[in-house]
Amino acid sequence: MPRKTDKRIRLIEAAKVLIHQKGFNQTTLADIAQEADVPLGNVYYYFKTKEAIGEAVIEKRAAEYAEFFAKLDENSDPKSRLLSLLQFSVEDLELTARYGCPVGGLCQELGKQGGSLADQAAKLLHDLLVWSESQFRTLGFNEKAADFALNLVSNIQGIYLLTHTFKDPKLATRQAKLLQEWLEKLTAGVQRGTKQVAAEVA
Amino acid sequence: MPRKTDKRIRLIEAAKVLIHQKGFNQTTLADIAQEADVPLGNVYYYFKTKEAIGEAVIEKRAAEYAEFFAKLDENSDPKSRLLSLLQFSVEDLELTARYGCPVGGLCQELGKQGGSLADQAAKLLHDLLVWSESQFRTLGFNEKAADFALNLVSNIQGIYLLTHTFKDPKLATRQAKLLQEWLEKLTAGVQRGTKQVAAEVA
DNA sequence: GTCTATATACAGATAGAC
DNA sequence: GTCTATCTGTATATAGAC
Repeated sequence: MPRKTDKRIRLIEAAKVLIHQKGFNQTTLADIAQEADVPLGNVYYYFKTKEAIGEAVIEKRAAEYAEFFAKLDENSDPKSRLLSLLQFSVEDLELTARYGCPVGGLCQELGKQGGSLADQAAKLLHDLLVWSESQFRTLGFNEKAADFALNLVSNIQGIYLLTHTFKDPKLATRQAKLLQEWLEKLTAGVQRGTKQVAAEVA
Repeated sequence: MPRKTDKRIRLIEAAKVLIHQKGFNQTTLADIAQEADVPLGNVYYYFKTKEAIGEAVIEKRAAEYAEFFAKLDENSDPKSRLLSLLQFSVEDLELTARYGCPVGGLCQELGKQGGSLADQAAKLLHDLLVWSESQFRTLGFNEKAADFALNLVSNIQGIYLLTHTFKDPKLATRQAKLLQEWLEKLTAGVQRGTKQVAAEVA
């Protein structure tokens, strides 16, 4: 195993954390180099530009998302998968209160500047939308599945923003309760599995 | 009327627009000076630091919010006030799709850096929360008013973020429809005005 | 009050020794 | 492959003429 990947990985991990904490534009290559314990000039051996580091970080986030979805998919039914999505861990909420959602923050910041980095960040949220919609479809919702997914993801991103703005993790837990109730009501009649029931409830 | 305030006002307006478009950190004093048609060096006669400009911009946003609330308050009942809040104009949605929510963007960006600017930006969202909660209270909801307000504001901020991320104003109109239905259901029994009914529905 | 010129700091990026 | 020294651009902020 060459050392090459070792430093590269350290740089990506350092960049991932720092970009979450300070934002992409406010994170300097010097910051990243220091955090990764790599000399500044050496960074350019692994990444041609700062944007290339951003790209690698987003790819890392995408991989982590995929892993996360895989874990959610271990739940036997779509309803418990969606409910698991809403089970925010305490550590995550602490991080969110301090620095906001890593993905939402990127989309917000990079969306203003355009370019391919913005598109790659948007893809992360898109994946979450697609995953959610797929759950609602499996539950039997057809036309409404996309709207429900939009509602869910929008809600999660919104509450992350408020949690960050007011530095209060409890806001997220409060709102998660409302969302859980919403899911319960939606799926109340669906448990028995017929698509007809789902269509009725919707 | 002294010219003094004239240039000052132009600088604030230019900064307000540019900060919305590019974010606070990515907006340079040179940008602002050019947009306001004021020589760079002259900016410092009106504002001691860049942060001072940010402060003035947030104050301007606060004033506009207050004006907006006043307009919403012209509606005779809280339900139509809340529904009016959800009537996004086409121009606003175009702007949101391009640059995101001006207030949410500031909270996201400045929240990471801390300091008094972040607090002042957070105050804007706080005002919206307070106004919304007051509407729900007037509708007769007591314990639930804060949760409903949180849900509403969180939803709006979330859908703004997605609208921006995917550059699609229709996402906001779609989600607004869901929110309208939610409000309709909540207030369905309240029209006749008794607080008892509201408590029941909740 | 107004504006030009500039100080100062630091960012991203490169050259080239080792 | 690795690291030091540095180039170049540009940001905030200031000095000082007018």
